[in-house]
Amino acid sequence: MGIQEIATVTGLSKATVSRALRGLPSVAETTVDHVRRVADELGYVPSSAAAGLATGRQRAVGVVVPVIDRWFYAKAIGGVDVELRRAGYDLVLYNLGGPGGDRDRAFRRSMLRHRVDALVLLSLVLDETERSELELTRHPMIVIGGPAPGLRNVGVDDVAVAATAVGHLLGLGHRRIAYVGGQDEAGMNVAVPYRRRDGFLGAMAAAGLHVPPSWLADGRFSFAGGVAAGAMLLGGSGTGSASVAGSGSASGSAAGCGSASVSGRPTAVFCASDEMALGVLLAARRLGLRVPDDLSVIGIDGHEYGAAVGLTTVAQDPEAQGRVAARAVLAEVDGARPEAVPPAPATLVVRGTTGVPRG
Amino acid sequence: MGIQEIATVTGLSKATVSRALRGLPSVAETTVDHVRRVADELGYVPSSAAAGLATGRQRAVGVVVPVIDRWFYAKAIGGVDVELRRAGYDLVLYNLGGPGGDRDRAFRRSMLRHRVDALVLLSLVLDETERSELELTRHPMIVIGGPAPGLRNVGVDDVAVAATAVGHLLGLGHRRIAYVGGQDEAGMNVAVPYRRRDGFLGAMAAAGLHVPPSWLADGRFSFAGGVAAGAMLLGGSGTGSASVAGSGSASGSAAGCGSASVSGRPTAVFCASDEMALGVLLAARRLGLRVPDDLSVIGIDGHEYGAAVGLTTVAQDPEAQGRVAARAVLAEVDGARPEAVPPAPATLVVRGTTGVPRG
DNA sequence: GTGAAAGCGCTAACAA
DNA sequence: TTGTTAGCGCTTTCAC
Repeated sequence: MGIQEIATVTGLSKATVSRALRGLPSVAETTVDHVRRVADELGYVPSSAAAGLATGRQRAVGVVVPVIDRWFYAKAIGGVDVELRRAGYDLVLYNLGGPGGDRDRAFRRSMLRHRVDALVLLSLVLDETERSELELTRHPMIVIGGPAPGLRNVGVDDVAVAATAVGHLLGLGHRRIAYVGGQDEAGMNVAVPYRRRDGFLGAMAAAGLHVPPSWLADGRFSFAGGVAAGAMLLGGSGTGSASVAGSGSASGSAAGCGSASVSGRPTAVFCASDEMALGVLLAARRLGLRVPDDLSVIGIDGHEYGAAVGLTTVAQDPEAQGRVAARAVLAEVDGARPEAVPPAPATLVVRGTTGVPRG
Repeated sequence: MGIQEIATVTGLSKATVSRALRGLPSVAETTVDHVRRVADELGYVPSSAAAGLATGRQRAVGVVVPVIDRWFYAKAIGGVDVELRRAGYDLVLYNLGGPGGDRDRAFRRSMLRHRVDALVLLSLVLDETERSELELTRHPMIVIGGPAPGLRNVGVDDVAVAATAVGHLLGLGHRRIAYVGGQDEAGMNVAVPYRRRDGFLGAMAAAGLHVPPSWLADGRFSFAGGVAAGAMLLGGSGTGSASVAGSGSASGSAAGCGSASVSGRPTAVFCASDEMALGVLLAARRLGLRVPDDLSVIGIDGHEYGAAVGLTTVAQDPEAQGRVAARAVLAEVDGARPEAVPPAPATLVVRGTTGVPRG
């Protein structure tokens, strides 16, 4: 069952068998063939634990996610996985399980057990304790999606992305543009929503446009939240507020308030995620608004559903970001010293939900 | 850095330290306290590799998925994760990466490396080689979502689920019911689509109703596929066929063909997944059909988006299924002998997309 | 090009 | 209650 059997059968030593199996040089070709064949016949399977103990390398990297059932995270994990697999590494998934999942134990108990050689953190906001605890492991680390203090990060330039979206709308002639953002309780990097909102506000200000506070709605980065925010923004007689039954507490920061019709209805809505944009689209339809004639909607992400309904968006590629992150930590594991990663690309994809306003 | 340091510092033996750290009985309370304190001070972190080598237990279970970025899989993984975490096990993710991802290597190279103590397979169809290869590892195994030859499985009774959906439609007075199913190229257990279709056909036959072949459409278990299938089924002048640009080859089995209007338009569509149902809804809207007056739509799953748009569905709980599966393999790892798992619950959730036909 | 021997950090009998 | 002694299966000097 172990390397020893092969040694006995082939009449070689464990050392040579080990070398042959790993394809090291300085092993006769004939020997390699022989060993390989015998190993196959015996159904030999190396023990990663033993190898790990001996080398100190586990050939595995940990991926820490706030939750898994989100478009961005799932895609990014897929990307990380691809590169890991290619390099012969396994992927150990650490799911924090959203706001409720006791992070503490997860962090201490498992992640630090030398089970992995590096860590990829998805959209995580670490507190001081967590950071120092992780740093203590001396593992290469990188964050995907949103800046993290003291750590390398890969992701789009959120401010620029927001500016691109607003630029598209302005180019079409829109002046009355609302924003749907908010905090994502499920765990997205807190900085991201702020940066997108700031990008929006900045671009609007640069164009000399005013945005009434009630046009900054909270869509909680979810589809349902988008529906509610859209109803509030678009219906003078909206559902009342942007919060949805059973949704728990809404983050206060970017929440809209009061009636939305401060100066009539917006002609365009910029949503900080496609999921929210889809929700706004649904709300608009329920109100009988025609898109894009009565209302233009643009999102961020490049979600598949958006493509199917013709949603204009600023697309990013989380899978590619995952691949980049994986390559970066793997390189670091192999001794390369960490270099900053350039911002990930994001591209405007114009489809049917944006057009010139015909209010 | 290791157990040894603690031993030296405390003046105890490695054995006692090990016992204390693991909370075994027969260690003086004082000793335990002392050891724990010193371990903390030293920032001691156990090595799972060493422990694994010594015990033969890795305290990790592998989860094999066809792809991660699917509602069902993501939810199920989350469920597995919860139980694993609770038991102090890590989750190693093996992503087959869909149709393109060379499964072979993944299987051989990684999954069998003694890195995990058990395997949870999501909706997998294994060929003979794979099965025997996996069986060879003697790891406890279980499959989620769809029967697998020779393996325990947890999941809903797909035939019954389909019958429930059809029963709801029949109860409302529908007689002209179409079906959207098809094969899921991304990796869902091939048996599932067949069982749902058979459940549909069986229930229809039992009601003495005929289903023209053209009313069995292929929605490829995706949103876009559902849009296409809906267009074909509902529009005399549909998009032409149920295949979508860039979708690659459609599975032949359940594909609709020719004009759908064999005997007029169906008054209801039963979709084998919520994602497809959402697509059909979109197609219906594009054709100007009112739901549920002109058309009723029901799906299977309990997808969040469905809830937001008011989709009637037969909901299942993949997360719960994941938890059940995890508990089952963990028990087996702990020496319990495998018992068959009862079918997972599925419940009819009536919302706004189904109603009495008013054609 | 190959072998012998010494660990990697922990657990598990068996003693004491 | 605690210590001693062997390993777990592999890698890795250092010889040959």
